[in-house]
Amino acid sequence: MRAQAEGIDVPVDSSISAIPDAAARRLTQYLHVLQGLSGAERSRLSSSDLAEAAGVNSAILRKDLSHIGAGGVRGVGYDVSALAGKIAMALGLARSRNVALAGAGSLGRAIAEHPEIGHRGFAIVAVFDASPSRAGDVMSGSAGPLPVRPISEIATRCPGLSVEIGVIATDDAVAQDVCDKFVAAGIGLILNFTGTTLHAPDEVEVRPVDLALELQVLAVSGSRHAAERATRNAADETTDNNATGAEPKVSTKS
Amino acid sequence: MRAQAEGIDVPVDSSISAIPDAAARRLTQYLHVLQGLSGAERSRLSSSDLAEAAGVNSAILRKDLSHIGAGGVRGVGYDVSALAGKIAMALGLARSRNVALAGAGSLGRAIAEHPEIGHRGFAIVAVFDASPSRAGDVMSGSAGPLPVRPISEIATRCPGLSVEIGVIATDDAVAQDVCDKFVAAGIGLILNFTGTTLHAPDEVEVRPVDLALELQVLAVSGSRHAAERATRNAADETTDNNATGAEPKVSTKS
DNA sequence: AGGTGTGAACGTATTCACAGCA
DNA sequence: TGCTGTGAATACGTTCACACCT
Repeated sequence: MRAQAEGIDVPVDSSISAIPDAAARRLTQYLHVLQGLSGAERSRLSSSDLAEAAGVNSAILRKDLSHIGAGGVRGVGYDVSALAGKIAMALGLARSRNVALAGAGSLGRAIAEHPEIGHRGFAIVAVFDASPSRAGDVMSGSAGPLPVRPISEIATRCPGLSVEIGVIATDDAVAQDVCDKFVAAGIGLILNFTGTTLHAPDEVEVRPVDLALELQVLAVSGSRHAAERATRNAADETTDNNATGAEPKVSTKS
Repeated sequence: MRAQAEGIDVPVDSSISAIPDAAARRLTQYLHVLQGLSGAERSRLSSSDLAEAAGVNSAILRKDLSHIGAGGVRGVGYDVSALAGKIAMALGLARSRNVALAGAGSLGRAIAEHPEIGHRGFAIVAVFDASPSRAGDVMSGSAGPLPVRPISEIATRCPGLSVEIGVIATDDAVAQDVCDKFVAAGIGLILNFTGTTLHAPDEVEVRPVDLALELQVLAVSGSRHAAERATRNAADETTDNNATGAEPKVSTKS
């Protein structure tokens, strides 16, 4: 099963399909920033303002907004609430989506209690766990308390709950098993927080989010910076005692 | 790929920075897959095998491995343990890095208890939290029990612990404050799990990992697939529209 | 003026195809 | 023979610059 060997473009005429992936990622961020601003008095803002707030280049922001019908007014800018609505519409986030969560450990609990998830159009409607000791526990999700069920009940409960997204936050060992059960239950979108590389049919989209991997990537980026200044052993102290962040780049050595 | 703010950085003479960013991300994944395989009997494997396991194209895998001195044997493949060592070496993951964690809530606890983090060269050596009620709690990290300290102690404790990476898993409201304190303490690598866009000096690398955002991106990608079969959304495909108070659906939640 | 929208230039990442070696 | 390593070709994403609207 070749994961992404399908190079031929599939003609999907939906307006959503026009958004180039990377832009969609930023659009969700713009939306989040806009929602934070909608309470403020600013009812309009320019692309540069929004770009500043989101931490991106203003040019790419306008390009991103152009993919959706951004309705910006030339010489003025964008209306905050209207733009937020447009983005949410274009991204298909206008309606709420039901989510099933697998894994009632600390990670699963963190996801269920995550303050943003419930406010961005997602509702966790079921929690499953492989451990019998956890079955029967009640987790406090954003949409109310949720009983923890054994994962064997994924097949029976998910279809009735109109679950669209499955989140896997279990131990690595059972991740593939849970994935298979989600797929069997008709779930087409899976968010995988485990370190396991999941295998699923082509029509199922699996998105990995490995927390440890993010740490590693960060560490690698740091090594790159460290390598710039000195090719020596980078295993040393960082014990500078500059109270303020003056911290000049150490370019001496050698 | 600076986080935010363009800046006039004249970065790197690129004498060493051979690894092209995106490749580094995949290399960490290859490393993880290899570590999972090193227990198995397979002592060698080909690029296509590894590509299959990691879910990527074999061509790009070989390209990635070529960036480091991947010592593969033509006609045979790669030696599992040797390759894992090479990747870890090239990525600078050979040594352990000390991590400070801010946020002792459910998300912080999930990170501290994450099984992979302790096994991939990271040691959480300090935990901070803004809430006084949590100060004094003890969290079970991968490197032993850890007392939760108030965030005001970041400045005093981090330097003595050789902390290289700061992880922010607090509430959004205090994220920037914690970030500032980490920066002041000389930490140059920050992993941000909050939804806040953090601002930090250029020499500090801030990597955002927003869990809710990952869910949204997944939902958007899913809309693309779902557009083929038309679930029940009935999204209009007319790209036109006037922005005259068209009823913004996004509500500013509580 | 002030700021959006967008074609064109640019840089980066991925894929292809094949040379070279065990 | 088979698989690695890598230059060339291609696709993609970002930045630039400016036309165009208010």
